[in-house]
Parts: sequence; C-alpha cells; structure tokens
Amino acid sequence: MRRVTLPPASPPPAPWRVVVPLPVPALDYVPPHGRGGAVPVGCRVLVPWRGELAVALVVGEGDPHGAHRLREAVHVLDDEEEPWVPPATVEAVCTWARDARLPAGLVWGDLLGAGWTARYDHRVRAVPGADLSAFGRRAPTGEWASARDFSPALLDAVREQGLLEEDFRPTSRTRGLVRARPLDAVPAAARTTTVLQADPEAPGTLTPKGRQAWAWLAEQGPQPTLSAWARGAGVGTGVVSGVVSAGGAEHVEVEAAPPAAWTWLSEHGPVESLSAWANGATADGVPLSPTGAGSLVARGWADAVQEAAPPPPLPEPGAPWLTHDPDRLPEAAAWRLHGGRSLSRFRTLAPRISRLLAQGRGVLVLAPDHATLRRAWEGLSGLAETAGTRAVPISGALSDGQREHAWNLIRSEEARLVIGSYLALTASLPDPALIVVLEEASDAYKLAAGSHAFIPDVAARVAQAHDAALALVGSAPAAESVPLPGAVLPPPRARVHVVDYANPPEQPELGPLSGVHLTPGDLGYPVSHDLARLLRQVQERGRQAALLAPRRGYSALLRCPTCEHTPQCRNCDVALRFHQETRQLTCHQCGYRESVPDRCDVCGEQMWKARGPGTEWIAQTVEKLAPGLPVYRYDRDRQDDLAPLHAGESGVVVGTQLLLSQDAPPNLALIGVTLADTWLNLSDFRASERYHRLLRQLAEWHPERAPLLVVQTFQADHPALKVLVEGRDALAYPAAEERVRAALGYPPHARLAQVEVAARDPVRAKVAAQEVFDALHGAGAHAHEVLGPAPSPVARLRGVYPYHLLLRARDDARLSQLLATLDRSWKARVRVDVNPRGGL
DNA sequence: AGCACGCCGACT
DNA sequence: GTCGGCGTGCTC
Repeated sequence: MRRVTLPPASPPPAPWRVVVPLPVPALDYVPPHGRGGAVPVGCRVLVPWRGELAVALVVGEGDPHGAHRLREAVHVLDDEEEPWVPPATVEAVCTWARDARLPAGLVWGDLLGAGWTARYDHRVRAVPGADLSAFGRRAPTGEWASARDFSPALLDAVREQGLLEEDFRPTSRTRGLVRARPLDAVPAAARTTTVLQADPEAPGTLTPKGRQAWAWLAEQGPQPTLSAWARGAGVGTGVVSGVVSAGGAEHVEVEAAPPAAWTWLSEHGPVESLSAWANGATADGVPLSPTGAGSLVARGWADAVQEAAPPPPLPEPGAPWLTHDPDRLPEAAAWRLHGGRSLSRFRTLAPRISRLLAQGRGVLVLAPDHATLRRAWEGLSGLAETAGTRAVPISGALSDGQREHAWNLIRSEEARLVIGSYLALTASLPDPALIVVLEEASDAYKLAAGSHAFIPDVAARVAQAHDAALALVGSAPAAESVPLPGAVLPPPRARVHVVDYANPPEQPELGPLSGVHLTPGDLGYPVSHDLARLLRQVQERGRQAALLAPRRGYSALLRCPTCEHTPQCRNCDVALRFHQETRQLTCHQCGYRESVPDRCDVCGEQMWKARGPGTEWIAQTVEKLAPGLPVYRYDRDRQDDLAPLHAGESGVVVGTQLLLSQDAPPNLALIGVTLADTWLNLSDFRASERYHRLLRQLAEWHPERAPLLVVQTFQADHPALKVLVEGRDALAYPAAEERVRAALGYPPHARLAQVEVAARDPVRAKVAAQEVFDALHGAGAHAHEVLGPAPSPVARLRGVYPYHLLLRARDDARLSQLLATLDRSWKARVRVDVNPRGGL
C-alpha cells in the first residue's frame, strides 16, 4: 500500500496516556491531528483499537520517546474545562492501581461508573485531493458520508494513512427504543467482513488434519478468525495456519451473516435501551456486551430511535428537611461515626452535610449494597434541596442513560450531593468536601472480580487527592477505623437470648459433665426447644419472625452413614452442597452440579445422611414445629414474595444474610440466628468482627422496635456476642479487636496483600510459589513480612491449584516496594490482592 | 479479554 | 513429521 508522507509536525506533541476498559495497562496515543495544548486529563477520547474505535480515558502524559510507533487519537469527546473525571481522581485511582500492581484498564473498567458507551454521529470523507480508489470501490470519497457506510477495518486502514477526515457530533441519549434494522436497510459496509475462506481445490500438500480442517471449512463456510475455524474443525490453531500457508484458504472480504444479536433483536422486537438489549440477548445465550450493542448501532444493524426525549427520570429525592441539631462531629481529615440506628446516624450526619452543601461544596455518600443505598437515599437526599442544590443517585440499579444523565448533572455542578454505590466514586464532583463511606467494613465493598478493589481504600485515596474529609459511618466500626477520631451513638435497645448448645443449663442430676456427652439434639437441633416455643408464640399472637440460616440449600454436605464418604466437587476440593428441592448436589464455589447419586460410590450404601443445616432444612423444620405458620424463604436460590409479611400478616421468613437487604417486616417480634458459629469458623482474621457486625445489624434491622434476638451457638461466651448481651456500645468489641490486631501485627497495624500463585499442575504451582517467596527474600523482605506459601484453604479451585503468600508491610509504601518484586514473569499465574478479605 | 504464535512433548 | 496443549505476548 502507498505510504503518504505527512507534513513535518514541529515540535512533536507529547503523547497522551489513555486507558480502555480492558485488563491491559495504559497505552500511549499521539494527540488528534493538529491538536496542541495541554493533555486533557480526565476527558474521554475515541482511539483506534483493534480496527475499530473505542472510548478511552486520558489519564496523563505518555512516554515522550517511547519505542512504539504510536497511533493518533481520533477525537476528544469532552470539553477540557469540564472533564469526565476530575484530574485529582484520575491521579488517585491510577496511583492506587500502580500500588496494587494492576493494569490501569482493569481498574478503570471497574471504577468508571458511566461514560464507556458514548453515543455520537460519525461522518467521514477523504482528505481533499486524496484518491482512495486503492482501498477498493467502497472507500470514502471527497463527499461527507456516514461512517456506517464503510467497513470499520477499511476506515481504519485509511485513517492510519492519514487520509481520512472525520466529524463527530454527540447525539443525545434517547429514552426511546432500540430497533433492529431491516436487512436491506443495513449499510452494505456493515454486511461485509474479512473472513477465512477455503480455496475450491485443496492443495495436495496438506497433512491429514489439515485436509480435515480444509474440508470442514469448505463445508461450513467462511470463519471470522483462525481460532474459530480451529475450534469448529476440532484441530489446533497450528493446523489451520498450516492450511493457510499451504494456500488452502485465504482472507477474503465477503457478505457477512447478520450478527446473532441482530437476529435476537429482530425476533424479540424493540427494547428499551442498549443495556436492555445486551442483557436480554446474553440471558438467552447470545453473548453481547453493552459496548458490543453500541458498536452494532454505530455500524447500522440497529437504530436507537431518535426522539428529543427528556432526560430519563431519576428517583425522587426525599422531602426537604432542615436540621437544627448542632454539628458534634470531628473536623479531622478522616473520622468515624458508629452505633445507634441508621436513622440516628443520618440525623447526626445531617448538620455537617447541610453546612458543606450550603457552602457550595460537594458531598459524596457511598453505600455497599442496595439496602444501605436505599436507606441513605431516603434519609439524606432531602438535605440537598434545603441547601439549594440537588441530590442524584448513581448505581447499577440505574440504566446507562440515567447514570450518564446523573453524571452530567454532577459535572455541571447542578447536583452536589451524590449518593451511590462504588460506581459513583469517580464521578466528577467539583470541589468535594466530604466523602462518606457507609458500613465501611462491609465485604460487599470488595469487588468480586477484576481489580478486586476494596472500595473504602480507593475512596480514602480519592478523598486525600481532593483534600476532602473521609467519614466512616455505620452500625459498628471496622477494627481499622478504631484509631480515628470519632463519635459513638448509644446502642439501640436490644433483647438477646443465647441458646448455649455447648452447656445446656438444666440436667444437674447428671453431675458435672459426668462423662455424659450431650448432643445438640438434647436442646433441639437445628431449631432449639426455646426457639420453637418462641415461634409458636409468634404464631399464636399473629406476629412475625425471621430465621437466619448459615447457608442456602438443604445441607452443607451428604455423608454415607456406612463409610463416611462425602460427595465432592469434581473441579474444587470441597464437599457438594445438597439441594433437596432440585434433588441436586451443587458446588457453591464453581457452580458445578449433579443429581444425587443413588448409592455411595465407595461402598454402595443406598442411604445418605445430611449434615450442616441450610435454609431448606430450617424451613422444613419450622413447618413441622409450628404447623400452619406461613413460612417464606429468602436466599440466592429462592426469593419468595414477602409482600404478605410487609402487609403485616403473620409468618416466618427463613433466609441467609441476603435477608438483610430487605426491609424488616413491620410486626417482627423474633429474630433467630440458627447457628452463629458458622460465622466464626471461617479461616479469616476478620471473622469475629464480621459476626459482631451481623449481630449489630440484626439488632437495628427493624427501624423502631427491638425484636427478641435468639442466638443459638456453641460459643455463648464469645466476646462479640457478650457485648450485645451486656448492652455495651458499638465501639467496645472493635476496640478490643483492634488491640488484638496490634499484638498480631494485622490491620490497621499493617497493610496486607495476598499473592496467589496458581497453576493447573500442583507441583508447578508449589514450585512457582516458592520462587516468589525466594524472590521476595532476595529483595530484602523480612521474615515477618512474608507468610507462606501455603496451599489455598480450598486446595483445588475450578481446576487449578492456588498457593497463597501473605505480605504484611508496615504501610502502603513498604507494601508497594515488596510488590514491585513481583513485576516479572513467573512459571505460574501470579495475582495480587491488596487488602484481601475472606478466605485467609 | 481475545487472539495468534511458538515451544515442547507425545505419538507415528 | 505431525499434532495438540499450554504458556506467552500483544493490543498504541
């Protein structure tokens, strides 16, 4: 192809460093042609990416003399004066990503809550005087035309030569419908792609497998990629590339079959939004990402009906309220507020938030889950109107369009109170004065996939970067928050009754533990006689009860009564959970399921014994103990409609912790924790703190009343339980826990990171883990700074054998120093999880 | 992530 | 020689 010499640019502008929402590091692009000036940090840009255009975020200046031949960014989407993300936030998040040794794209893909799906009208033409006929008949001419009329790959080739002029106009997001275009209205360009096509004659030099692959391709028709062909033909990629080099197949431009997602949309009719399309199609087994949906619209496979739609409505804020309470909260850079009930905490917080909003500053409130977010919205959003601004929510519950609309309200300073999930953390709040993290100890802040970010850590960095205060507010503080200055509200009235499975009170006639081994059955198991009696009282008085089971399903495992064999997952080293309703055994780690075997694999016994009651088991027991009392279930497997309970009807709901995401039933008189010990048996140093917080949250679940809290346990003396029984405040237990952590050198007296070394081969994993250990020591790590390596608690997980090392450093800087040692290649997959939670 | 490439061991 | 599995590197 012809090379075109561009006029010499002088001096060469500094490249821009940008991130795309993929697990790759930040990459450099040259600024768009003719654009000088400062680097637009925090603005979104369109960049060429794998032959198409992708939305990227500018995070800084690139390497001025990088070795790479850089491509040009194509278009800047946001005004430099009003960046999509505040530059200080960009800096804070990028620093956090660097410290955590994570590719910046992975982190931004998780943390940028809106804006990846930009919508624009894209027009192109040939640079005046350029002749693009070398690119084929369907190349742009000197006349402006919609980019849809050309194939993305062709446009990219022209763009790379510097022969394309492009014009972008933002199109307003519509509330209307996304509709599949009739096939004859789809631009011709969209219907052509480059594919691998079999030559009519197979070359004589093909190997047997090569011949098989050629025959498959000749019969099945062209394939989009080498891998797709290899997968389909059932051969390795080596074979198919062999066929190509032997001349048995070649890349050709052909009419493309309509994408599966287009077929889906044609069949299912118009949908509300791009994300509705993506979700619907994916749910039906047709993979489609929101970005993929956007790209199909851009290429002309579907239309987003353009109506001058008003911005999508956001939830109504609460009624305006004015507080006359004095502000008793600390003025420190970071402080805490715990105890009381959520309403009293919001009342205490209100004077501070009102004052800051009235000063024209911004306030961001983060919640870990839907339930907390809803309560915060109800409790705090009304403050905005009184202070002359607006409140907006940002969370996954909003559609893309609503989130983007809310984001723009924040960006334009129309809304200065933001209440949201972690997706709100990077919102462009000008001049934030306070970031409130609600329930800072919640595990829901730990992102389950991708970056594994722990949001309060990132929030602290963002607050610091903006010189804003960080407030940690919740039912009970994390041990990490204890050293901060703060306030503790008096605990709500709590009535606690402990059923002590280890020490049944009566039966003195047997003598002091005279060789009698009491089984839990003596007290009633899994529902104690006490709890059963209380449930019958609830029934007689027409009240309501909630029982918390430690797990979903029927039982933790099945065991053969003859040989003690327990069915295990075939991918993981754990027992399969028994689900009676579906008569299936399920792995709660990887989702593997099988039906219950008729007989024991080992000895042939035909009976199974269930151990470790779950929600199904508890629900059945309650039905037996209190016949006629309506029983509802609420866990990940089954979410019964709780409307009758919320309408005040009598009944009992059996669930897992998921229950706390719902409002408490209004007539709730009894809460039972059927086996508290499960929360303590986890091999995690935060287990008891989590247990304590669960009890506190149960105690304040009902907004006004204090239902009787019955705790069945083998550890009735556990201090996390005792502080509630004794009516002590929310700080008492975490403060004791914090002293224990000091003695052991755990957070907040150290910063932890878990290094996971995993491979399909257990020996390889073990050896690599040892190499990581040696490398850390070689780099000067002290003995107390590196623990392990040890096989993961679940020795085999999804088919790989993970080994764990725990790094324990005095502060972030030292941790970052230790992690720098890992920046090289290893003989196994090495992943870092900074501030890990659970499974330690 | 998704893709292509290349090394290596197994097998003929 | 042939084949496939698996690890590695790349996307600007």
